[in-house]
Amino acid sequence: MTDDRHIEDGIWLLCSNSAVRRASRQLGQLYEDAMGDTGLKGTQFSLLSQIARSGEPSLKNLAEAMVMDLSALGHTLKPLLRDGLVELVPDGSDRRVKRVRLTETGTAKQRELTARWQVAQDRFDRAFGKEKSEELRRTLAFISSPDFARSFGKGEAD
Amino acid sequence: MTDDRHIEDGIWLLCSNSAVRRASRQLGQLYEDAMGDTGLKGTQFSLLSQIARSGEPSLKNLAEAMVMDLSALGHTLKPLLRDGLVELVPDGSDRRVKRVRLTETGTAKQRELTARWQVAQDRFDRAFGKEKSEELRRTLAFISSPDFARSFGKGEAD
DNA sequence: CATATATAGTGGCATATGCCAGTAAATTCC
DNA sequence: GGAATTTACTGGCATATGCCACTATATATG
Repeated sequence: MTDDRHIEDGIWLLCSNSAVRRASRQLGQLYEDAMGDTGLKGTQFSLLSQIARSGEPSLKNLAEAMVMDLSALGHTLKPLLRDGLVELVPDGSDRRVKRVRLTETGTAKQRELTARWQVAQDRFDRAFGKEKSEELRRTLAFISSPDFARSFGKGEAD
Repeated sequence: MTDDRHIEDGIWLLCSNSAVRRASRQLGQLYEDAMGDTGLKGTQFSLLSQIARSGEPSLKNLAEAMVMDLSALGHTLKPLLRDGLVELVPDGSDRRVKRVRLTETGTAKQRELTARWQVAQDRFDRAFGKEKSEELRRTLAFISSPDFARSFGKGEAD
């Protein structure tokens, strides 16, 4: 081995941003592995699921829900549109607005993925503890909320 | 407004992977804003900092520390190499190995960024609570550890 | 109503990440 | 010692994300 340096200490113990990104890389791997080859990535599953729950959300609303940049959402949907899992439909009253809808194929795929995803989530819950797992998700949801962004921003000019 | 749908409920309350990714997008934004225009992204700062702490790590070791794919690390370092913040030096004993080193410019930049980063981190600690903040980072570090990956994998074929 | 603004999306460019298929060097195994 | 295997990296391809500039609508304003 080149270098058996212990990796105990790192910027991730000081920087919450680094810590979260690092964990998201790890979970990305673990979930992907656990879900097996579904042909879709974690983010794509999240998107399909959120679309399913939201009932034809506008791109704007979906982006907000996902805490994602609107243009990033647009880019990310491209492969899903290309593969016919989702489609964009113009809003009835506001011609600027486009709504996202799962196609039949998309709905089926989402259901199939959900079954596999449950396997991964069960493993997470078992490895981390069901209670703690729920608490963690609530914590992360709080950090992702506009409220948190607001109080974070408060430290601005005082 | 097109659609004032409440965004209380979402896949992120069920899926830890989605929850972490969503939070990482939020924190990416908040830290970026708080740090102001440094010309570098959050990940780049993390990398420079970790390199600084590691003392000329091999790409492999750095990738492991960051819980990052080796090739991904290589790609991510490209802009930093291009801009002369880091350089690759061949290992003395193993010719397969390349070590990453901060250049003088890189060291200076890292120090400058650290000052700004502290501002962002302070805001996070204030908004989230210093204690909870530390605990969260430890939790995320645990989730990012090989130990966690192992116990996660245990749910495999039993 | 005409213009000034604000809002929703799109497209281009850049970085972030991962997988897979090589390449080269080190190690293991006859 | 030489072939088989493992290890460290590189490069190509694809998705993930974000910023900015631009277009089309919708809304507010005088």
